Amino acid sequence: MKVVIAEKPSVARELAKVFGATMKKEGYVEGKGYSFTWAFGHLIQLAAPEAYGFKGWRLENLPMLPERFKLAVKQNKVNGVLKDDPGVVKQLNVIRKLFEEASEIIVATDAGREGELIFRYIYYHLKCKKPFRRLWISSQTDEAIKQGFRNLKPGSEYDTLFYSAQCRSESDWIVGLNATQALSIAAGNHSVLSLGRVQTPTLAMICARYLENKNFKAQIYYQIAIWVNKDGQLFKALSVKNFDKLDAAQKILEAVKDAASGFPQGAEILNVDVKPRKEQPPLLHDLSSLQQEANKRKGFTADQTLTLAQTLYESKLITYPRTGSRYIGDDIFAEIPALIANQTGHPAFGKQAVELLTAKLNKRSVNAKKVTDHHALLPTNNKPQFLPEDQQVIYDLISGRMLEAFHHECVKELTKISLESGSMFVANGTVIQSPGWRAVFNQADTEKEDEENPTLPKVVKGELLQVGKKELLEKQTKPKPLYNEASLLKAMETSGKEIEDDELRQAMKDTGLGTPATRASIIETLIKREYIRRDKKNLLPSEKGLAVYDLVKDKQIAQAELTGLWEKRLEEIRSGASVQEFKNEIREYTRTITRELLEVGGELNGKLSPQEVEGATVCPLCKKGIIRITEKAAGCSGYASGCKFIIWRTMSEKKLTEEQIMTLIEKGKTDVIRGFKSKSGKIFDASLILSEGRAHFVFEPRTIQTTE
DNA sequence: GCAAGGTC
Repeated sequence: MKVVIAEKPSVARELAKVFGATMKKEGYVEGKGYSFTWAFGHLIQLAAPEAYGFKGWRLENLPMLPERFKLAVKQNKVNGVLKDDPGVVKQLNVIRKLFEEASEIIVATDAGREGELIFRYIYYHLKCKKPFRRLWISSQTDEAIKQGFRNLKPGSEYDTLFYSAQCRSESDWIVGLNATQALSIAAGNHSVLSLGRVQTPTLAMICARYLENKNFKAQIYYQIAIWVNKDGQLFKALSVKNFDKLDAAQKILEAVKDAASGFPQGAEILNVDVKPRKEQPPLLHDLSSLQQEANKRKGFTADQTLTLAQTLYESKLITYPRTGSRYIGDDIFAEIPALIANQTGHPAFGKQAVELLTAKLNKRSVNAKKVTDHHALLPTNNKPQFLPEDQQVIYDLISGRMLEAFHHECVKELTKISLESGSMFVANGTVIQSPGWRAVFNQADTEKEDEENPTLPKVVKGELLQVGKKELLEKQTKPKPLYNEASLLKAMETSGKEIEDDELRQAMKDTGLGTPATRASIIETLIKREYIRRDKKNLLPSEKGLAVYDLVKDKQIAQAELTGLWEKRLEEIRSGASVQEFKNEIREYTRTITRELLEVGGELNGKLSPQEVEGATVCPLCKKGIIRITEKAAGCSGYASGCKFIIWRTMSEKKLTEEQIMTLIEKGKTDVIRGFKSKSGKIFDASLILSEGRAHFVFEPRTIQTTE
């Protein structure tokens, strides 16, 4: 019997269907001499430092550089304790049994670096010796699957791909864990100060933008606006020049020949320029663009959108969500008319679907060469019945985008009127002549400048018109906006380089930060570490985040280019370059960064440890004299009374009343504080106790193990 | 108590 192993259940079931295998077993499908089983992503991962004897977070362990990495079953936290994930163990047992019975293994994990790693880690962890061949397909249509199985490759052809994957995995472990422990220990072990190839450059982008925004000095400039009257319709024109100086602007204002100054026809039309502009529809969604759109329109976080999309996928309403491609191949294109027909009953854009049924479809999103592991997001053939509101939002964004992507271009007419009234003025207007794809969501073009007139009256060159009103406008130059989740995701795709053009950005994805599947969790990690917080839609760094940024901003680990550099080397390894050389370099770099962080990390000690800031007042609970403490960087403060502490933890910088504090405590928005340093220099850990329905924190002395 | 990667 042959065993086919896929990366995830949906793919295994699809393959089984094509073969006509129908016997559903626990963890696999059987039939026609094949067993189709699956993983759930990475079931096996690199073992934690403890497996190599590195116990605790101790200076003398650093740098941790295992000679040979060990593999371990993926673990989960149950009540704060790490345990092998029971679901994973169960599936691994299924795979083990099938591998033992197999005459041959067919590797059908996703066609990419991580797909290869997922299989090999399982194969080596199980110490399996059976021969294997590789299925390599980029589309899951029946024809592509059949063709792929007729053309199975020897497993060894992908050895170098595995080496590059293994290097990626081990390098992230070595650099990330060592840097994290080094900085945390050096800073006094008050909290986890994590660093990593992806999260640290991401943090750096947020901090740099925040500082740039905060330190931005707005320049004031002036512009003159006039309102010109054409047969009773007023339109606005702006001075061609901006003025830094008020008096220069004032002179221009005075020179305007408006009616009040005694000019009945003080504006002369010098030129009228009318240009058509065609606007291509947007590409289909990949996960990142979906997350950006959902954030912009509905304020969903990247993580929420991913979870909702995963649910829709499990309900078989949309295709695989964690895709990085915004294209489909010709095989899928053939199914598009049926998918469009499926949307004709939609309350918002059903009419557009009807229209598209008879139209020639736009093929901008069709390009098989740009389909990687997975194609762009599409709705499936199944019609949703009653979806919860938030799922419906995501479903509509995906199906609406499909209608947009295959729609005609939007045709606009741009009009530019140049005129003279003492000096030169210009009026701009845009009229949509044929909305095309814009009819689907029928939303205003948000990019449009507010200076524009929606429509301009018809005027001709040489015409003389009246200036009804004139005004001096005071304007300010604006800083680059703070990052929100949408703009951050976009920036991560291109490592911070700002590229508006969708297709160009697509081309740069290989060197972006993180992957579609991981970006949401990277943002969540930064929030969990209290490096950043959400403030309405914006992402703001905390003092802790800024302090870490300040310490590492000039180091390689904070540069987005590090990923690009690794990717280049990993690609060379895939083509046969030396693995050892890269591994040696990574080890050397780890020694350097560990040493550097241990040297400078102490600077954070004072900044991040709790400090006594105020004298005595009265504890709201025990009525004893208390002192106020604050851990500024974490946005954490509280009250101390003898050995009892009540603390609240909030990222908010505003002052809270005692009543508000008690409400927070009752709602459970409190957290344990670690490593509080008293005036006498003793270090305490806090533990939570509940009494009379209220939370108290008892601080207990501890001995730290960080500085031996 | 750590990374980044994949997925339910």
